[in-house]
Amino acid sequence: MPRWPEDSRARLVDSAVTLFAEHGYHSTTVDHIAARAGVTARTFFRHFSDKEEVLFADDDTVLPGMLASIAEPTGPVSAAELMQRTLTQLAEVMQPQRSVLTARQRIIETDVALTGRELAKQARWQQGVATALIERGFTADDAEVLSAIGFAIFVRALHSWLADNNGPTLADRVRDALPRARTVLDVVSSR
Amino acid sequence: MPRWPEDSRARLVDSAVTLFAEHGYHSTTVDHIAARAGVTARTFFRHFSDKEEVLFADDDTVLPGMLASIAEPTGPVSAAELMQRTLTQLAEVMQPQRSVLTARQRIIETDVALTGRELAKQARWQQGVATALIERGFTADDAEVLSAIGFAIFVRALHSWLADNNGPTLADRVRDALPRARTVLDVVSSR
DNA sequence: AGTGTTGTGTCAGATCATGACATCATTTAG
DNA sequence: CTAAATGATGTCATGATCTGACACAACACT
Repeated sequence: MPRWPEDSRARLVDSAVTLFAEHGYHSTTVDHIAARAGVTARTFFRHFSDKEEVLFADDDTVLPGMLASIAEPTGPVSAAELMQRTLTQLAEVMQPQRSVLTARQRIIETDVALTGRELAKQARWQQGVATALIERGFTADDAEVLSAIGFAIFVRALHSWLADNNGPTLADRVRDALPRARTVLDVVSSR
Repeated sequence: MPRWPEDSRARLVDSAVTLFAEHGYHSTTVDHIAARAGVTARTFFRHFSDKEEVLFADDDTVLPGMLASIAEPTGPVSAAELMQRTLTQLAEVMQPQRSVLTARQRIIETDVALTGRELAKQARWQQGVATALIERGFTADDAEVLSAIGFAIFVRALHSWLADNNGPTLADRVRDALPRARTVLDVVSSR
């Protein structure tokens, strides 16, 4: 019999997302979130470094999978194939979370600081992937350019998937995105 | 004879950058900045919506120039040429600011929130450029992909320029970046 | 001279965030 | 089987960020 109800952290995340969606990010105070989760504000800040972080708590669990999907394959394989692999893996992790991701995205878009934190997170992923590619022997330049382009393209696919309920799956969109990027550059560079 | 010393805003920016560089972003309070500029904290918040904004005050003056450099050219011109034009224009605006930009970048890198705000700003630019391209008749898809790739590449060039004092100019790096991006995609897609 | 506008000061207050210390069920050591 | 260590929480105090309301003095226009 634990002294306190368990999973305070999970209840805090849940309360936060609900209240943000219901009353907006600014109007929701940390006290509100904590009260709804049955704890004090001090406890909120023990679990999350700040009010924003409650929306990004699970982000760091994603990167290891991406890095693994780059490190795993044995034998010679192109950087583009590895990039494709990583992004597809990311797409498959995100796919089942669609409804949560949509709600989260709606909240994030209401606030510049949240948008920024989201982008900063993507930048860390991008850097991590580039480093993993470099460790597989590709040049820093190729790795970084490819990672930058890959994520730029992925984010576009993600947003179109979140906006369009009925089109192709995220994984499908991502699969097509990288080859299409090359096509676009081909076309635009041709005169 | 004005009632107060003029240019409070400029003095606030100057004080802020100096103090951030000297004592770090977190350790510097708005009161410190205001005191050094000879005003009160309340005045600081009249000029800047929050403590971060003092580092990004001039950002919105840049976009109009970029949009103009896309809208200006008459006659048929490829999207890639327009992208090249815009980024080169941006590079030329930034080039004389090198020392300020370096100091600013050093500060931004010390704080996730600042990094995020910087990225959010870039995202706004990217969206603005994409819109301008669309208005010139290119498809939304091509415009957005090209803008995304263009800025991803530009940021890489910018960072390498800031890190390397003695190499090529920013404009030169930018000029080479887009064609090189295509080369990288060619190489990585070829096997 | 009168009126409006502008930039600032002062003050009160809400919210965010952190440090220090206390509490108490669970776990572990002796 | 007791006693100490542990861990998640609460309470309190405090500093920092940000906003609203009101006041005031100089300037600008008529």
